Amino acid sequence: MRWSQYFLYTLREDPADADVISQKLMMRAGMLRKVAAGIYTYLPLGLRSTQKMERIVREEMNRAGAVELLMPTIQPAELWQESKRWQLYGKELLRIRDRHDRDFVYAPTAEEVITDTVRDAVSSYRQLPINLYQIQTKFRDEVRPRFGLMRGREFTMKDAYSFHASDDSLNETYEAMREAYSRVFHRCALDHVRVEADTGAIGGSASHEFMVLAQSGEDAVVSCPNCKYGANIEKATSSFFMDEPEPAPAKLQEIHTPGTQSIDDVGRFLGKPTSQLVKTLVFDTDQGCVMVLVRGDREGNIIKIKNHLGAEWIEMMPDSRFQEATGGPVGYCGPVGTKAKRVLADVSLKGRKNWVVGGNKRDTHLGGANPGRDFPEPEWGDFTTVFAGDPCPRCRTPLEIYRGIEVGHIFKLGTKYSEPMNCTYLDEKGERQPMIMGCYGLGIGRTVAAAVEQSHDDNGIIWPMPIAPFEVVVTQLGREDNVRSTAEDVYRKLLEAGVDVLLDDRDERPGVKFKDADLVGFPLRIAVGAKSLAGGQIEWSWRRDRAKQLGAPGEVIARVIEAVSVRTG
RNA sequence: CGGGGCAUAGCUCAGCCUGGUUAGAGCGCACGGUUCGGGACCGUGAGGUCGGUGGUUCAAAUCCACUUGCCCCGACCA
Repeated sequence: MRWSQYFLYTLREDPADADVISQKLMMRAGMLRKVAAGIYTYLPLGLRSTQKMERIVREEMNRAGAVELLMPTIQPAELWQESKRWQLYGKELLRIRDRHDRDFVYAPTAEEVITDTVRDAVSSYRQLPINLYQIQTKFRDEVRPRFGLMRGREFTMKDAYSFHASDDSLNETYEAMREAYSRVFHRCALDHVRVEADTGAIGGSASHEFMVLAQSGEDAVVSCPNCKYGANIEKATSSFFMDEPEPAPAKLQEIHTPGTQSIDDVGRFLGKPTSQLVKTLVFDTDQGCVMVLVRGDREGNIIKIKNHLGAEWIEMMPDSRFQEATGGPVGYCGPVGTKAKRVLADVSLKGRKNWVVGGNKRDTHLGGANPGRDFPEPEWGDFTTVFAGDPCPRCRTPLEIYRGIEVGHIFKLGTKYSEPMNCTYLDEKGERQPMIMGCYGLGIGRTVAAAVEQSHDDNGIIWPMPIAPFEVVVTQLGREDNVRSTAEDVYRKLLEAGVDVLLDDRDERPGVKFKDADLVGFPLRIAVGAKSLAGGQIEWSWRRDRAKQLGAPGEVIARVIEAVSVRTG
């Protein structure tokens, strides 16, 4: 491709509404254009990178035995009503209506349609297992889209769905997908980790996330530097527990604590570290008011609490309803005499005696409160978020916390969709069974953006070879006949060798061309100019270190072809 | 959904507080000239419903109300 005939225009300045590096650089490099909040045009250069990403994903999915198909983005409401997600999904689900007033959704994922497809076609265990995938545009009406391709509303995702007659079969496919994902990210040269994850709205029994480590990541990942333990912060546990000796049970007594609404206030007032106090969190859920007791210096984990309760929805109790729901004022609430429907307590409090808790009365706390004596024994469980330094649940090594971008997520769904949607088969005994399912998502655009987050410098993007829009740019410096004909010749020979090469034949000054080449981030650059050509040489360099090497055209061409083939794999 | 901010040339932004000639700059674009290995310089020029609607006023980019879009913080989130 010749730059002069291509559609590639760079921006000198950062766009005003870009907020992360990958978005700024991709917009400046002429890869991406914002059309509306969270909705982008992939310009030709951006399209090339995402298509390369897609090709890698296809190769690895096919290698792992998955079969590609393509499902519609617009899906009838009936299917979503069957799975109950029409009601459960909330506002992220974009609902649209056609001219006949029939309800549809712009699909954020495709469990319903694939299940519908498979239940029609498959009726015997002999036809299983099946693993189907697509690479398709999805839409999620995010409350607050941001970070460019990393959290768009419209996005491209590879989603795969597998169907099985046994857990063993599901596990086998799950492993194959896990392996395929690792290969994909490895091929893109992405520094990533695989961690245990919460299953969230998709549901199911087990799930893992693939995270690309990056400062700008939206998720926190807990990882053990010693054993291989890794988990999303929402899910991570530690073997943290109280091991200080506790005195004998004391008498329950009121303490006057005026103006101490926060746990820090109480600690300061009583002259005790917050770790010796008990923090009370109150949630409003579909099961009524729930109180959660945690150690004063720990943070509650709403996902763990929601999962323990089996709740459909949960949120912090609004101040307006607080008094009515708990029987006490905000800031002084506690388990003794509370009106909350259920009381949970974090394991970090297990075995502790003489709690300091809110008194459910203005300016009043209680000391010497003991579970089982002064208030009913709470439901015990792990309800707090892991902190850096907590001991690993497997090997007790202090845990570390990193930020990461979730680029893939795989789930063991079980029969969550096959049962309500009646996707069944006949087993060897002729008995009807629901199929056991798995699903496997991989964000295409997000992975490309993650690569940029992980690989750039002050001058622009540094593309990993496999997803670079072009592998090589040939920069023609000047219009002298020999410069032009040499650049042309180099360009043609690279093309013939199957190299993805862009010839910068624009009528621009050298500085402009170099700056653009750095910004766009072509992994390799060949510069053809009158200076070096006078000595019969041209120059080539890697974008990563920009160290210039000179050689005769034939030699440089050979070395570049070799470099491309090695790096592409 | 709560709180805050922004909307002026293709892009990045001044001007608004304190209303008053033909609304500005840099970059980009066009033309001419000098340049030509790391975003050159000089000159000339094109380019604007000042997001929209309504109001106040002799007069509105500027003040007021409403509205739309976008951004940030929070809540939320396969």
